[in-house]
Amino acid sequence: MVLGQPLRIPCEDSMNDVSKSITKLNHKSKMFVLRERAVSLLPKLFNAWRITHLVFEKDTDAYGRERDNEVMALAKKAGVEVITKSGRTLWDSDDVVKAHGGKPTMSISQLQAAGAKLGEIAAPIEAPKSLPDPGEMSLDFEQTQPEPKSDINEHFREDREKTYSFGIAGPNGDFSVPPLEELGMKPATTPHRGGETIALEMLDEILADEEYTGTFEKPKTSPAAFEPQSTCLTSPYLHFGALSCRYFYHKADEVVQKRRKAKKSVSEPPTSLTGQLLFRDMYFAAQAALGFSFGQTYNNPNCRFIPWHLPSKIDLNTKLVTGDYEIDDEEKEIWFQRWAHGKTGFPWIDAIMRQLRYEGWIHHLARHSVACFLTRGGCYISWERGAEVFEDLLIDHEAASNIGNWQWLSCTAFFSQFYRCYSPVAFGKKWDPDGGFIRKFVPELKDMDKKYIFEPHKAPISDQKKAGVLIKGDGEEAERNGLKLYPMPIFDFPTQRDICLQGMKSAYSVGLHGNDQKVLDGTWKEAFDDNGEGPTEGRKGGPGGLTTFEEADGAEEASHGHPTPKKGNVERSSDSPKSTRGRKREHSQSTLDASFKKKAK
DNA sequence: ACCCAGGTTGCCTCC
DNA sequence: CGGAGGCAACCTGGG
Ligand SMILES: Cc1cc2nc3c(=O)[nH]c(=O)nc-3n(C[C@H](O)[C@H](O)[C@H](O)COP(=O)(O)OP(=O)(O)OC[C@H]3O[C@@H](n4cnc5c(N)ncnc54)[C@H](O)[C@@H]3O)c2cc1C
Repeated sequence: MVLGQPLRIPCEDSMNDVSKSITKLNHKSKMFVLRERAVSLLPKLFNAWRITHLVFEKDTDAYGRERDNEVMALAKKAGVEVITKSGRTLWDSDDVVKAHGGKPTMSISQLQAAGAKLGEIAAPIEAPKSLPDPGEMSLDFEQTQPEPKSDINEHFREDREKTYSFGIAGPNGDFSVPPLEELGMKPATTPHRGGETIALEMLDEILADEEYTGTFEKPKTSPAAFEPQSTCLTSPYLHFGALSCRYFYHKADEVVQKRRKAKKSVSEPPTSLTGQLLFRDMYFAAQAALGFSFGQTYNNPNCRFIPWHLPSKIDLNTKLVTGDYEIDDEEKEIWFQRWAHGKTGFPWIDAIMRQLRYEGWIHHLARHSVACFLTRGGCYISWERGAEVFEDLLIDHEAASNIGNWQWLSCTAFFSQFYRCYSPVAFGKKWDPDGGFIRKFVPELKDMDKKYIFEPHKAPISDQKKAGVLIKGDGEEAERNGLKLYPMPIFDFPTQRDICLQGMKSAYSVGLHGNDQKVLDGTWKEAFDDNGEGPTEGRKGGPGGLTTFEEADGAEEASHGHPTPKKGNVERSSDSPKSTRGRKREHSQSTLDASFKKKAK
């Protein structure tokens, strides 16, 4: 294998597990990991190892497609035959798009209709029963070093050059799976472990509970449940390829059919388990249809234009986001940072964001709560900022699902009922009436009376002291005079919800999309009331929601990128979701590939 | 053209 | 405490 995968614990586990499975079939073999970017390494390898065939799984992520096209061209040049397999989704996403008239699938019924045209979902391919010997692996060529300063995962790496310092075959010269430390990643805090063995065990346990599997209704599962969670937690395994979605689908469907025959109750898509996998395919197909533009507002025909705060900067040459954003209002940057670090002063939101940061997985409805809160139902900050934080923190990060769901929650695509707005108080109370989830992830509040735990700033000082905590400040200070501190809320929610609702209403009536001329040329501002929510003042703005065209192309240096460069009082810590230059929204995180600057075309 | 039902997962008040 | 209906009102698809 050529190293180019996200590098969290579940990834390392997945690689070790697959390596063991290979060795079981042939004791001379294992997973051989080469420390270099595919595009620079493979041409050298084709030669040195006299390679005749290259086999890999098709990837419809825009970034993956670009890389794979490059690799295929190099293989062709070297006379190497390429074989690709499509098994990441239920149906091949390009086939789904074709069956849907070349358009992105925007609802489950559209996906189902396209799927019906394509026929049965293929059965998963059996694991091999034997494997050939690995052959000779000479290293008679130079390792190409990464260019400095382009690693999107910089803030998770302690020593980003380390990976390469041991040479292509790693520290022991044996091509073994690199542990996180070799890659310079900080030790992982997640309790979730990866690998096919665990994935199959987990799935077996789920399937053995036929009532759970057969009557699963997603909206009825609790976002506050932990150890164990209320849903399958299969998403990281599906992402890393440790579990086949087709295997999962057919196995779950078998249980449903069996219950049907026995006249027992069953659930139906979209709420059923198989329905969940259909959503996954829907987002993959939408992404396959739109490519890079799927991951951003600008130039995306499918994404509604809303004048969000903290809009993405645009490279006008490539029409892609640069990875940096404009701070149109310093207060919104502070809200964003406090959201990202679980210090909003809304315990339900903070508990979720801290579970995300610490464990890397949160329940679907928890994702709804915090995504709605950041965008249309609280801060009115661009969904693209939220998607970037999720990309950094999720162990199940999947570009198509992450982007698509952020659009759903922000009512920019897939979903439009913006008047259905989650409350950070009421929604939490519904699922966690005693506050157990909050006590677990916001331990400052663990002794707070349940009467106040969702709005602790409303607790009388005497109750706060009884619980050993003072509600005060902005979350920077953790303790004072032996009492823990928990921040005041960043804003009054009912007020902010109304502001957002008004903003959404007017943005919907303006009715612009990411590829409309007005969004491309900045005249979108004319269509918005100066006093409306978001950076709407004036008649001429920048591309895609920026306030100005100046410095919009992302090629310049970082320090003077903001039109209002007042210093905020939120320090960007090393693991803050700081933005990075020259990065496309849609590619898998933490890849070694990404640590090389792409050649200018 | 128009109406109407449906859309995985809202909140609040009233009975 | 649980369910129904109001709230204000989005879009798509079918008839
Ligand atoms: C803002 C936001 C961001 C998200 N980002 C991601 C992401 O980066 N990666 C990701 O896999 N999912 C993402 N999701 C979708 C969903 O929340 C997770 O897939 C789900 O919570 C994973 O938990 P599970 O495996 O227990 O799901 P289950 O409910 O057990 O579902 C089974 C499988 O179906 C798939 N699935 C379920 N719901 C969705 C969905 N809405 N969209 C796509 N696939 C789904 C997952 O692969 C999941 O493992 C996001 C949702 C939101 C609202």
